[in-house]
Amino acid sequence: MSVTLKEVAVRAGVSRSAVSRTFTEGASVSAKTRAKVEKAAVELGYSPNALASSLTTGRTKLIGLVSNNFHNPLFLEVFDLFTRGLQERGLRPLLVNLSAETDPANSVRMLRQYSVDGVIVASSTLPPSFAEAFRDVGIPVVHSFGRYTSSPHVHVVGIDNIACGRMAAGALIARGHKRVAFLGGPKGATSTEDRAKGFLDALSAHPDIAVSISYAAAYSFDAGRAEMIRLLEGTPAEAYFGGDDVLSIGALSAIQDAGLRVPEDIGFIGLNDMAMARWQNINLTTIRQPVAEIIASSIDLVVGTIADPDRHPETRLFPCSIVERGTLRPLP
Amino acid sequence: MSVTLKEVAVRAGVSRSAVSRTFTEGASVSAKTRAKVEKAAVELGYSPNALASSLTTGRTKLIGLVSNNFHNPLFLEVFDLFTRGLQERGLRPLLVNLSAETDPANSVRMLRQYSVDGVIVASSTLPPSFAEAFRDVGIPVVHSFGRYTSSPHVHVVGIDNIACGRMAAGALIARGHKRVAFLGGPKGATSTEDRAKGFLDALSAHPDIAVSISYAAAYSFDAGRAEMIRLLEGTPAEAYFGGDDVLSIGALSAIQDAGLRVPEDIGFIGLNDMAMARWQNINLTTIRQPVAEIIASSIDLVVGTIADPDRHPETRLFPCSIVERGTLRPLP
DNA sequence: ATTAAGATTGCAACCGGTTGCAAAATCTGT
DNA sequence: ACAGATTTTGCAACCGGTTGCAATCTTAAT
Repeated sequence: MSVTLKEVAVRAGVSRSAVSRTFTEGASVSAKTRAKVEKAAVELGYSPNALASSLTTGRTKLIGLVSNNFHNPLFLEVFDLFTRGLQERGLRPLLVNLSAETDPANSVRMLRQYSVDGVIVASSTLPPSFAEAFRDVGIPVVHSFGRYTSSPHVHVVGIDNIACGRMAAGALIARGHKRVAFLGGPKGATSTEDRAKGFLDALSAHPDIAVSISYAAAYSFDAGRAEMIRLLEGTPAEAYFGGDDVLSIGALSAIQDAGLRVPEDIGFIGLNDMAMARWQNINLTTIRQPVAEIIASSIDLVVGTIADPDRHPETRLFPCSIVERGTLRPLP
Repeated sequence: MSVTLKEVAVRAGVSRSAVSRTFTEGASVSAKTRAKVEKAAVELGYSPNALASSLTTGRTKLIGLVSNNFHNPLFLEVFDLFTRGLQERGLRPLLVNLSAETDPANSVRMLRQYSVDGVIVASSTLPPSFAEAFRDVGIPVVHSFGRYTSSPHVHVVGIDNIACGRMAAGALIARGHKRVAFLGGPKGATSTEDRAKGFLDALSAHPDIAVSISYAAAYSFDAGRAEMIRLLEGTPAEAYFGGDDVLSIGALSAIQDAGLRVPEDIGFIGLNDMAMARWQNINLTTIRQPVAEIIASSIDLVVGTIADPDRHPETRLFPCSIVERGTLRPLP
């Protein structure tokens, strides 16, 4: 079927080692031998079998990219950046889609069978224990978009969700709103818990401001819309912090359908700054998450840990910033 | 580092072959031996090395998933369905992001080095020659979302873009519009060419209807918006067929900003039926592309071709349907 | 020309599995 | 209990590479 090293060796009239060495960075081969081998290789259309070599070198250059966020538009950007970033370093992403029904233990086993050099878990909704399962079997792992912990067992790269919650609260306070609310994502998600915490925390210094909290069933348009419809049956707050952009956009659609104006009647601030937030017919004021930096940093960490497996787990949090658009009234 | 077959063999007091056989479907092992081996395996935490076994079996269960559509929201659904579908069959997607700067030949070489069992090229903008490059080196390949050809060199699965163009034209004609237009994607894309062809084709039977065509720079919000802004400087058509949903949404934003009403002043029909089209604050009338069927069929084809490499290339086109929403006035 | 140092080469063993084959063990029927 | 059929088992070679080591070849210096 495909051309092997041995065939090239025969054709070039050299040993198999010589062929192997011409294709190995920094190995000792004379110019003459190299020329012969390269000639034979192109004539035969040879290209070395990466998997076979991984057997002896112990490196596959395969990186498991595990996620359960295949419905969040932000993750299209995330996949784009991860695949590009990994490719630039000569690494190959082996994608694992962790849907609700798949057994996490299964994905650990599978990635072990394929001897991935490292794993990147890209999810804000998976528990820390998931990423730790990889570390437990000796695979370097980074949890991207994960939760900060003071004594991490694995590398975590992401944003400070508590600080984001505070930042959102600050934006609403600065605008003089007296009844504010957090419309969170699913109750169990660590990201939502932390954002709620920071939000309440900042508002605890303002007893004159009424705060309420509710949770959507998921980080999704429909869930955000449904929860907002429910909220509109009562007395809605003056301004909301939405747990995520897509959820916020869903909520906004409900507000518009109710005939209310944004930001005049109800203000809204989202989180993520995904591509659609910028669309002029959405125009969502939101908190930008520095996705590119998070991803570059995650790749750095996983590569670094592959090089030095005993490297101490570290947490890297990136600062977020408010992107002013049209769903929050201007600062006074 | 990791536990090998040999260690399990020693611990279980059997030969290496015996261990190999207990982990191979349908191999001959006695219940007694199997029990001993399985016991030793769990005690040691053994899991077989898929890459090593691929060396002899010639199957890696790796499938290259190549795409250059990392900015099209539809492709989040595409990646979700592909990864899930492949996983269900015990296959692993090796993702390749073909951005503008990467050399296509490079990705062929790379996937060959990793001995992928097959390749799925998921793109409506790549030329047929790209997928053919895989077939040329003997790798089973399917071009998903590719263009129909009467004598295909590789499997093609997708929609009949010409028929879609006709369908869009039909929808506009049925509504009695007398000045219609196609706002296409990038001029070079085969999908846009075909959609334009079908559109013009259907309208050629209606000499009383004025038709015009223009092209956006890309299948993107910004490109659609920019082109629509340009069109609004002149006399716009009464109704548009947008080359794609995200482009259409961009165009709609320009129409709204110009103070025109949709569908009263300008009607719009998109193509794809991506998640956002359904959002109530977008509510785009569009032509639905049966993504799930296309993907299931693509996986079937690649699996089938792996089993029978001499299988004749075939083209599978799936019918599209109009999804009525709010951007086209009701039928009279 | 001689020699020591350095570069290049091939041998052979190994990476972690699979598999054809023949020997050994087990089962069947009588 | 025995012959014949069937199943199970281990040996050894192989998949496509890499690499330590010793032998050979170059090169530079004397």
